[in-house]
Amino acid sequence: MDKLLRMTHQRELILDELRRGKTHPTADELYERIKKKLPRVSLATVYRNLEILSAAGLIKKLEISGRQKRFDWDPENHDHVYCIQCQRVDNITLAAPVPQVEATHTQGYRITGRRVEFSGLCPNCARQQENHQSKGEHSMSCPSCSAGKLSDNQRQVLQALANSSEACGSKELAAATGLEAKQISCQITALKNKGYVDSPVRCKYAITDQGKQALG
Amino acid sequence: MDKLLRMTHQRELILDELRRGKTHPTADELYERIKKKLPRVSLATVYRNLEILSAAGLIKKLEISGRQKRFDWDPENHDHVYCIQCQRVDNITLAAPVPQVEATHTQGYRITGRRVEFSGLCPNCARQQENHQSKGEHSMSCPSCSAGKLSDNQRQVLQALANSSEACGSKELAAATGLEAKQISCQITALKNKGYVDSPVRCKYAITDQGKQALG
DNA sequence: GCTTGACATGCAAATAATTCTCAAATACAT
DNA sequence: ATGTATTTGAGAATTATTTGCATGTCAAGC
Repeated sequence: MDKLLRMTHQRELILDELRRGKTHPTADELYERIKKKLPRVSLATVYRNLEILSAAGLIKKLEISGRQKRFDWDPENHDHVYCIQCQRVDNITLAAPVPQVEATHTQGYRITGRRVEFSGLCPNCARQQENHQSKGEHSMSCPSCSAGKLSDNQRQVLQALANSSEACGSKELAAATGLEAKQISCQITALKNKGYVDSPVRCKYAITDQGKQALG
Repeated sequence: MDKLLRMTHQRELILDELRRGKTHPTADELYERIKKKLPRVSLATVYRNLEILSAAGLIKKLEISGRQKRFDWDPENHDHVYCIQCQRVDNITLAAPVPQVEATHTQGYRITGRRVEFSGLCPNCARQQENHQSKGEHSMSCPSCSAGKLSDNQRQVLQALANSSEACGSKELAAATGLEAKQISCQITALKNKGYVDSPVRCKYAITDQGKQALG
């Protein structure tokens, strides 16, 4: 019934690139790599072919933990670990096979598949986290700690604080920025979370060194 | 450190609705249910609160099989089955616990979590599939078989086939529809997949009864 | 009793990942 | 070589989820 799989240039490249890498890349990581050899490929083609190849059993699609799908050059059944920080995926071997489900508890399901995943910190991320804690660093370079950029309103408030030599209350800030009073406290909260503002005295706010840097 | 969780009306409703149901609903299923009691809630609020409640350990977020997240009223650690057809999720009990990973094969990961999922057909879908095969039905009511609606071009081609008393080749179809010859084969393929067209003789196509119905 | 700060909410718009549509290009069997 | 079927590229569309912002609520402090 089924015809032989037609081997197009792009299909071949995708399969080849996946097998060569021996990692568990996402569709777009693979797309970036393929593009170097074949600049006109479309991301859709990569998705389509990964789908087709995994339907044909030549590779395996990994649907791990609600994030991006990843693809495995090895279609044999085996289990995986993934890093909760950087999402990297690796193979893992169990000491013994996973037991069958108890027949009385399958709820009438006709079971056809099984997946076991472990999660944790990969060596790199584990090391990084240790350094982090011991030095008490919270730098911009840590993706999980710096929430990133300022909104327009936040920038305005932060600028106003930078201009003032001492800590301000929210009324002064409202006057200085022209924003509504209610608005101010939201922005302050956000800025505090980012570490750009602190409150030396109750109800008074000041810009931090980090905040000054962020204003650039 | 951590403050007590503030119990707002909507938060309470969400938790309550989840616990009452004893199913494993998605955020938007829950949203639909909540809306009946509190018509002005926002979907974002439901998402936000599910996130907060699961961070607080009162419920559990399930990230199964690359699809929509589902939420579990029971935060205790237990495993799940899901239906590959209707995506329904149920609890499942293993005959014995999953073995630890072999220390030499953790690849240096510091493992903190484990997830076991089974997949298969739920009782409803299994029954449906049996009927389906034995009666040879491929009706519109089966979500996995009917890909749905016609594009404009497909409708045109299908109409042309309906007008002809016998099977046509693609040149005739091109002439009848005014579409380019190259276009025809694409449309035919799509129509065949949907079961609206078949090919009694190589390179000749005819409309099926289903196809006639689809034209309406 | 009024103000403030922390936290929540509704709404709209943004984002991320993936899938679909259609015309044009390719591959393959003949 | 030719005709048909399959595949591609480009971009639009979809789906699931998250974010920004204005506004609202509530308890604690003056």
